[in-house]
Amino acid sequence: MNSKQLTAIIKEKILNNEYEHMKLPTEDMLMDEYGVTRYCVRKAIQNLVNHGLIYQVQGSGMYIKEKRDDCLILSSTEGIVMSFPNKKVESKVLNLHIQEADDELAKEFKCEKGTPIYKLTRLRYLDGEPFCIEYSRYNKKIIPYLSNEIAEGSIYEYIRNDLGLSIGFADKIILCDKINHEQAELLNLEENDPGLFINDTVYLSNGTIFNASTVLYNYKLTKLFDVANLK
Amino acid sequence: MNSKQLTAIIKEKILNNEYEHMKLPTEDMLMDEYGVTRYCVRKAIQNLVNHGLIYQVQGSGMYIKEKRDDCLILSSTEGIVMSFPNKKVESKVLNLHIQEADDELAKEFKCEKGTPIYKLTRLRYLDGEPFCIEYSRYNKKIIPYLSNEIAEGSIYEYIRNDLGLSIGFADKIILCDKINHEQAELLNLEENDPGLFINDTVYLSNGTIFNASTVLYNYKLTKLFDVANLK
DNA sequence: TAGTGGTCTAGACCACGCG
DNA sequence: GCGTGGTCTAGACCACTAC
Repeated sequence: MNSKQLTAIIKEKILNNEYEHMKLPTEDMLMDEYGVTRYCVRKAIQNLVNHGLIYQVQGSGMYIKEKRDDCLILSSTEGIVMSFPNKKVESKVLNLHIQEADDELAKEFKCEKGTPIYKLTRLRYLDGEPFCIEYSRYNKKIIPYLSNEIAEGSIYEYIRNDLGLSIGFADKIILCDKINHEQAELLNLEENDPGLFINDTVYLSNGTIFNASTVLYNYKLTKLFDVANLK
Repeated sequence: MNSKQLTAIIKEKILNNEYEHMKLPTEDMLMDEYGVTRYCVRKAIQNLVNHGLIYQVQGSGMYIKEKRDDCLILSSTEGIVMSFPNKKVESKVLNLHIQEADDELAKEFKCEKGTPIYKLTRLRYLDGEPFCIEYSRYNKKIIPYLSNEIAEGSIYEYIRNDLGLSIGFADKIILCDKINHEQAELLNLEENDPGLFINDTVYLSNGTIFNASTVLYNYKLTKLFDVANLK
């Protein structure tokens, strides 16, 4: 039993309401139950805190938070598919082509000018409703092959499972702006309506940037969730 | 030397460009330099990663990220004042009164109906420009006294330093919507322009909710920054 | 292969809440 | 005062990068 497995086990128990009084067992009890040291327990707990599932109070215990099943979780693993496990996610490819990196793309990917870059635009649906437009760029030196077929599904699963790459972290910039006519049409909104934009720069575990994207979310359907540590 | 102090020292050195090649010393070197164990070093490093200042690559080292001095940092300590150290922050109190908690407020604060709640509206300026409108609520059972004078300054410093309370964490919900006529006037924008809204629920370290707020940011002036861990 | 960060063990003491 | 989470030490081994 390692901390990753333990995280998954406790998370499952929380989601199935298997703990009473919205409270987790004490660290000592978890150590006994799973035969691991305190380091391991606390590591698992830390993951759950970062995912916004629980909070800790020194001297008192660990408490389960109320579920937020209407939000995209910003700072943890979950993509759209994981954040809304009960909803159907579909993706329609609007455009997919390869382009050599100009100055701007080279800077964005910290790569050499001329490096081939996949440019992909997708319209993504949640339970049949247009949810977001994704303008995405992939470094072809790292992601050697992309197709319409792959892009209709989960690209990240393809990268992890089929290409065997390990994804590390993403820098995210969130902002708000007016949307244009074309975007409004795609999202069933009006021109100059608000749009929620997230710019991601995504790194592999080895520190290289493989993906950059701008995602425009339908403001009527989207809430983001995050936990700030203020200690 | 504890991990908190170490965090501050390394952070200062990063901001002053005292490390070469955008790279931190190895963990072993930091252990030697500051006479602490690896736990302590890694704890400090973890804080810096969470603040979005550095990233780690196993087998390679710890790298300093490019500065983002135009963003509000979502998931760490910084308020407006800390995020923009070079800019002047001013606050104008638009309204301050006490109200007994109705069902909605009681639910929001997980307190009893009838509990006195401070309701505060502030317009906040950044270098003289109207930056956000803050609609804030404080549980008077926990924050017994608020005044216009206090609200013109930093309320959180007052709570920490003068009331001696320890702030724990905040749940944040981010969304985007059209702003109304009154809000547009205050922010020098147009009615139905986009607005970036953040709803905060803020907890003390002991787990009680002392503050809830809705902040409307000027979409032309505001970007948020966050780091997502995808491992 | 050497060096670096990632995980884990075993144990100690501290700070805070709660009764 | 007891039980709980928070910090820290000391040491081992593993996984990955870089050469």
